[in-house]
Amino acid sequence: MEPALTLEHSYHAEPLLVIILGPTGSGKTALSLKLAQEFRGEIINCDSLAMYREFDIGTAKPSLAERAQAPHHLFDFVDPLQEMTAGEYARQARQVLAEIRSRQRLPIVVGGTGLYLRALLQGLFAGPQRSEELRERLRSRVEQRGSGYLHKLLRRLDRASAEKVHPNDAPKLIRAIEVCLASREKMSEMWQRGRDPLKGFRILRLGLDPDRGALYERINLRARQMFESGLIEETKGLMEKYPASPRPLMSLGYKQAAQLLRGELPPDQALQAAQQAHRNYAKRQMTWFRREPDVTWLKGFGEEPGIHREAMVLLRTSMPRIHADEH
RNA sequence: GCACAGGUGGGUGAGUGGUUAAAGCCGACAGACUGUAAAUCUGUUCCUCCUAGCGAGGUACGGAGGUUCGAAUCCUCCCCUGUGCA
Repeated sequence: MEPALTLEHSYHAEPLLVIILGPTGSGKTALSLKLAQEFRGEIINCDSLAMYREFDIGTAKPSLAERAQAPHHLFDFVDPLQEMTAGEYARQARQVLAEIRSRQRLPIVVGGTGLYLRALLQGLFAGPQRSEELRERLRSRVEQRGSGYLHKLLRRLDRASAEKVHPNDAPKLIRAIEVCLASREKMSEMWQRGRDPLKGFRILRLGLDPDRGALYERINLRARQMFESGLIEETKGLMEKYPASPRPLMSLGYKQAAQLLRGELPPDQALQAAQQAHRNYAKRQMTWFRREPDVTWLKGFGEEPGIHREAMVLLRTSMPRIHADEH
């Protein structure tokens, strides 16, 4: 209808940023590799556990062979004893995005950690970083005075925030209190000043949404394969190297493998517990991603050729300039 | 065959005459999430209807009868499961 406008629009179009999201086991890696190959893409991890070094089998990271197919970023860059945060991730990912843009390659963010993705795209509010001492003090108060204590405290500091957090949700109450005390300002007021969204990209969000039953089957199978092909040994090594049980050792699969190794669960029950945990996690991810704005949902697994075709069509129509370059 | 023990909602498991459609836990489903997020937390969970309420009706504790104003709970018979003895 208005070719001039379309041309103008595409000429000035900001570079495209592709996001691949979906629950664990939905085939994000497979789809990302396909798209990276087809569109000269570079993959950026957005999975909070795949960032940790030495946690390989249980996190279902792409293999070295897979990573050779396209540049991969933000895998294996966090030490197991280090604590990663959404804010730190967002900073680093934005840095990587800037580099990819300067190379004129297509950035593809892949991952299942909803909060990190939101931190990257929408940004976080300008709040203070965490304070371990304060958190420790608050946690000990909870033990003495009960769980309602934090909520009452927050109500005094910042009533609006207190109303948004359930009295039983200690971690979120602690963060809100921490923000109020450290900044000497109400968290709810800081929120009103907004976030710092990512700028300079047109964003295409592709969400993988396979059939629930099929997904659960796949998750069960994958968890079994992890247990049978090295997860237990990997966990054993990590437990010996890091006796303090850093956070990633408490995560899906590792936690149950550790229980098995400590003799707290028989092998079959440990496996079942791990499968259960993965399924529950997948469900929580779907709850999060359903709220993510502007997601184009693909009804299937990321390995399916039909899904590849759908995704490729969506990419081509979203990136006229790159398409022209590609001949 | 005899003797015990037991059969409860998707699972487990309380309940041993009356606010019990039946605790708790698990699962399932749905939701929340602004620096621990593979974390943490919330709600719903027999069926039907509506004026959507601590609303109305229906069905329900292996089966069939019975006792009782009233039964998952007591009695009788039958079926099934586990353990012990033959």
